[in-house]
Order: sequence, then C-alpha cells, then structure tokens
Amino acid sequence: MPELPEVESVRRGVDEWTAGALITGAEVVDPRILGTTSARRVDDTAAAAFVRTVTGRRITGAQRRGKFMWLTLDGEDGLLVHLGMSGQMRVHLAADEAHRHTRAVFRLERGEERFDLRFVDQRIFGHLSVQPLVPAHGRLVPASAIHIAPDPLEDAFDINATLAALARKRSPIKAALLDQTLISGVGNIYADEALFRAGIHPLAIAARTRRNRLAAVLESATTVMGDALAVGGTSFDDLYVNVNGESGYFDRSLLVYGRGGQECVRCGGEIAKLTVAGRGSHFCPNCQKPPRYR
DNA sequence: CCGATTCCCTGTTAGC
DNA sequence: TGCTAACAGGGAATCG
Repeated sequence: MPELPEVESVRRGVDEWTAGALITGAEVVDPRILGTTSARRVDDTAAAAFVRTVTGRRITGAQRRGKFMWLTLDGEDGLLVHLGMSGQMRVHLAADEAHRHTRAVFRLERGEERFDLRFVDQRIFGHLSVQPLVPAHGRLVPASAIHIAPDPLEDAFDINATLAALARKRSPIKAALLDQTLISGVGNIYADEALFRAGIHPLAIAARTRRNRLAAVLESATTVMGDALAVGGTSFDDLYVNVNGESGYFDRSLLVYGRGGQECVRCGGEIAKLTVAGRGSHFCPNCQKPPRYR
C-alpha cells in the first residue's frame, strides 16, 4: 500500500520519464478511476472529456505532497494521481502487453522517444483527475489536495505546528498519525513502525501524551519513511512497484507491521494486533505500554 | 465541531 | 474439495 516512500519512489521515476513530454493521446479503460471515492459513477462522457483535457498538453514535471502526486500540465493545471492502495504508474512501450488491471493509458512523446504511461490499479481505490493548481502551505497543489498538510520530507513541514496540531487531538495517536490534514504521507505501515520505534501505544490519546513523546513519534515517522525511501519503499503484498516494475526492499526492515503473533525484535514478547481507526494496528504490548489515565 | 463509522473495490485466504 | 465469508486499507461522506 503506497505511502510516502512508495509514492515518492514512483514520483521520481515518473518525473524522469515524463518531464518535458507531450501527451499525444490518452485512453480511459475503466472510467471508475476518474471518480472520487464518493462519486464512482462516471460515464463515458466524463472519460471523453478527460481525454480531451489532457491530450496536447506538455508535462512539466511530477510533484508530490504526502500520498498525493500530480503531473504539472503546461505549468498551469495538475493531473492528480492518487495510488490509493494498489495503484501503479508504469512506463511501457506501446507494443508491450497491457497489464490486466490497466485503467488508463497516456501516450507520450519526448524528442524521439514514444512510450506509454499506464495507470494500473487492481482495487480501484486510486483515482485520476485534472484540476487547477492552487496555493496551499507555500506551494501550488491540485485543488482537491488543498486540505492536505505538508509531509515530513518537504520544506514547508513545520515540526512545532505539527506537534501543536497533534496535541489538540483527543483521538488515539494512531488515528491522528493517519489524519492527512495533520501530517501527510504516513499510512498504516509507517504509523505502526513509528509508534513501535518511539515506544508509544497506538491507543495513547494524542492530547494526553507528553510533548517530548509526540516529538519522538514524529522523529521516528520521519526517520523510518526516509530509511524506507532509501531502499525503494515497502512491497509488502506485491501490489506496490515503481515505474519500472521494481519492488522495494523495506519489507524486511519492518519491525511490527504484519508481524502479529511473532516475536518482538526488541524484547522477545509477542507482537499483538488490534483495530484502531478501522485499521489493523500491530504493536508490542511490552515495549509500548498501554496508557494509564486518571 | 469532532470523533467514529461506513462505503467504495478486488484478490487472497481462512474456515466450515 | 468447494464455496462463502472475512480481510486488506486511503480517503471522503455520513452518522451520532
């Protein structure tokens, strides 16, 4: 499931391949990827409109904030690409056999090069859309990403502001970490890993957690995502690969995620699993003591 | 206003 | 063995 390190790995590949390229055509194989989560019913008319909107545009580069990625079109609009949990961006020659779950294809031309940029998404939680770029937290971002907070790897990230935002949340810290309006880029895997590395229980209430402990969680999240990015991200379930179809290697460095029932690498105890904010949460009950509030 | 829950999807896996 | 139910989860809408 693509989180910041995976989306950034994809963005880098997409940027290398597409910066300066002309979109000479496009095809929407499955119109559902044009809808938002709530409005999946998108008809062929919308698909045709999407194709008309992107065709003939020049890609200036690929940008990212948190898990939101977009291609700038002529420097004025953004072609938003959200990978959801199984989305992939793949570069292929037009003659290459299409992947079973290809949902959209962009025909690109750059100099003498001609190739396809394909959006592949098994579970259709991802989506594509073209939107005007609007200012948010010191940058221009697609309009639908205006509410997304800066991520820990961008210049606009403000540690003190993020700490203050976390300290206002009366929800479990695991839920707060997943709230993309507080801090972006952190998903279920890295939230669990950050909490384990900081020794914080996922059910600890953010607002009742000491400031230096919250800071430790942020520090851990930043570090673990940076480490993951350095090895191409986490390919836990084979649904994530980069633009060239390559997996990342961080799965072997995961300490708690997906390790329920196994031994804790730190204390030898048993990794437990419970549901927080509707997501599976893996943690060590010994290394991450349950909170005790009066 | 805020936190919790539901829904959108498909492929894999556990269980009867 | 074969079928069904449960599970995985990012993000937005809806609920309480």
